[in-house]
Amino acid sequence: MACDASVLAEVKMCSGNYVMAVNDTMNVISGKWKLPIIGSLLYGKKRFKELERDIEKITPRMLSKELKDLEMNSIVSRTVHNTIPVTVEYELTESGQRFKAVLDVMVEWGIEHRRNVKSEIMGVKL
Amino acid sequence: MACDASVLAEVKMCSGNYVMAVNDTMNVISGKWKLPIIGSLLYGKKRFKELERDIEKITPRMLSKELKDLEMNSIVSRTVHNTIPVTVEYELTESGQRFKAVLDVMVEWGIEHRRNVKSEIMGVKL
DNA sequence: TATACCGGTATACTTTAGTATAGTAGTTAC
DNA sequence: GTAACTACTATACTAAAGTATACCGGTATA
Repeated sequence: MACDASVLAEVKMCSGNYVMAVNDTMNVISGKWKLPIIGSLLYGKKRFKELERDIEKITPRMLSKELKDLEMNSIVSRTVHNTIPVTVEYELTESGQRFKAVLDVMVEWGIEHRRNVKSEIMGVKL
Repeated sequence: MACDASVLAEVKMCSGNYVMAVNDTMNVISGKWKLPIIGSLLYGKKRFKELERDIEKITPRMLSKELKDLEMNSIVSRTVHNTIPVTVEYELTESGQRFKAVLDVMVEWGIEHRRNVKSEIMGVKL
């Protein structure tokens, strides 16, 4: 029987890999600013200052730090163009773009969940 | 045009809801222990001490705190049975169980990502 | 020469998250 | 009566995450 993470009964057998994969994913979204950065880059490549302007209230220190994390984890690529002055472009890698699938499911669940909780509070059976 | 979170072009229109839904989901998994707890409860209802034993190194303080958070967010339900002594059972709500879909996509992405990064490091084109 | 843009870094601080350790009230078994 | 189980809570602490503020070297513009 192959290790298929989508089958609950098999999780026990493959729990090491399952947990490892979830942790990998969690690392990508850990911290206050990673999702805003990824979200911003979903619209296309951006320069440092563009990101700084796009993402409200982020400080250059945090932007720099989070971009480094994302680059290390191969979510974002950094390209230096030797224009004068130098320009630096940040872009989602293929993995980074595929991450949108995770976001989509999170959104789906979030919307459903909110619907459920609301109807529960209002005592309504949908 | 309806607000469909899965279509990137529409995100701008509906970005408020999109962001809100992602935040809802993030709240569920924020913190070191929420996923271990949810993971443990995927196998069925558990009592406090069972969870404490299942989840390595968690302290009762954190377990209690995280369970309260999860209960407040309608991910987990708490039932007191008036046996002697009282037993308390924690169980995933419907929303909590549906959350497995999010975990599955996270696992899928995590595995794919790891494959990509590894082949990149080894200079292999799959 | 002064001002502003670029892509950041340095230092010091606050705030939040998590840990360690002990203790609670009630019940049961020896 | 004493030890052990249940489901927790309280207090005090440490560690991690994030913020505020200022600054860097380089270039271009007025």
